[in-house]
Amino acid sequence: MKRVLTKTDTTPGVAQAGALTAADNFVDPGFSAAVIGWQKQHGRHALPWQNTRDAYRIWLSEIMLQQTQVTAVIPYYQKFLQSFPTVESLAAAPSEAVMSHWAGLGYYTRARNLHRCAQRVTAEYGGRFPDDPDQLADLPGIGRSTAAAIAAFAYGKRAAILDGNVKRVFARVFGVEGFPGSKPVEDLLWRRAVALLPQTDMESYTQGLMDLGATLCVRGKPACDRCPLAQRCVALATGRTAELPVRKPKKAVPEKDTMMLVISEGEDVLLQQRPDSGIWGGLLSLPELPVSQNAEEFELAVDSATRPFGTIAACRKLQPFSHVFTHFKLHVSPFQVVLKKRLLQAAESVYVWYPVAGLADAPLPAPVKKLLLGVLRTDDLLN
DNA sequence: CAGGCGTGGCC
DNA sequence: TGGCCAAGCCT
Repeated sequence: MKRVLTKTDTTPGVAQAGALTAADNFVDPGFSAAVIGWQKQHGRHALPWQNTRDAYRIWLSEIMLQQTQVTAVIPYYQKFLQSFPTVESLAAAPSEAVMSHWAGLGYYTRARNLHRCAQRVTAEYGGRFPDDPDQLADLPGIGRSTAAAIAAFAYGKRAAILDGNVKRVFARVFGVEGFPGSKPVEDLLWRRAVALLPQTDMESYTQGLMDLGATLCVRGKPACDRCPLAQRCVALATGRTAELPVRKPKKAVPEKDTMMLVISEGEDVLLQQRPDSGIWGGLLSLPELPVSQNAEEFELAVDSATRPFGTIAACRKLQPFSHVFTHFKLHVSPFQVVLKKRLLQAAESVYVWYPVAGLADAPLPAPVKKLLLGVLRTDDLLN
């Protein structure tokens, strides 16, 4: 394979992110030729928005296809074109009509931007979409990648796209480590996308990149045996097609600590009604204390928390446990207190003395019920 | 610039 | 079955 050395990129952020690979400083002239040749023979040619140079239709499809799959777009696209056959008709339509045609497609900002964009194209460009990617990208709802796609498909302009499909293809072919959504890696991919552009056949090349990602270089099981880039694919050569592109890092789940008090007297345990909203809303649970910094603070806190309910006879630390919620992880340090004398409480209190024998059927959070049933046995409380 | 934005399909 | 993902853009 013949490769041409190009100007070295020395952007520090990229190097620090570890996104540079050995291939990053090379441009492969056979790359675009392989994509173009494959597209002409094996790519998609019959999608509803293909085989036209009508920038309006191409623009409409590109907006609908943002973060949305082809099969979901097709019926919307056809109905939309029937109702709004030209950019002028769309611009003149009431916004409710536009929104109702979009309903179900999701990301409704796209629909509002679509309408605004149609009005600007009508007013500022006489109803003809500009062919300059920068001018296109200045319009609402059109970013760098969509602008390039419109310019390439409608006008044959030489501009680079970088959507999810292209990111996946590039990440694999060039063995790009790092999450493609991160700034340094995305910057790297944009530079490669620009450097790889062919001098001609922009329509086939652009569509070819999309089709490769959509039909062969799919996330699950890429059809590398049919891929025109297989011979130059780093991921295939190193057996890393399953690892590339690197997945979006899951954001760390926040963790919280709390202390739960298991306060009992006789055959009853002290429970607390939780607020209707929030975690375990409306359930009964145990009284809680913030986790103490030291033993003194801890004793003071327990003492002041239990005093309203009676006199302490004995206490002990129980086995801590954790509970995972959707959006955070809760570490629970339970502490048991046995009272020898119970004081009265106001009737409207959120606290309730609950018979231990009835805990199995009590409206308690599962981990709390499990804790109580494991800790409180009636025979322990009678002595 | 990381997060928000909708929905349907996949395993 | 629910977490992940899909032709990004805007703030």
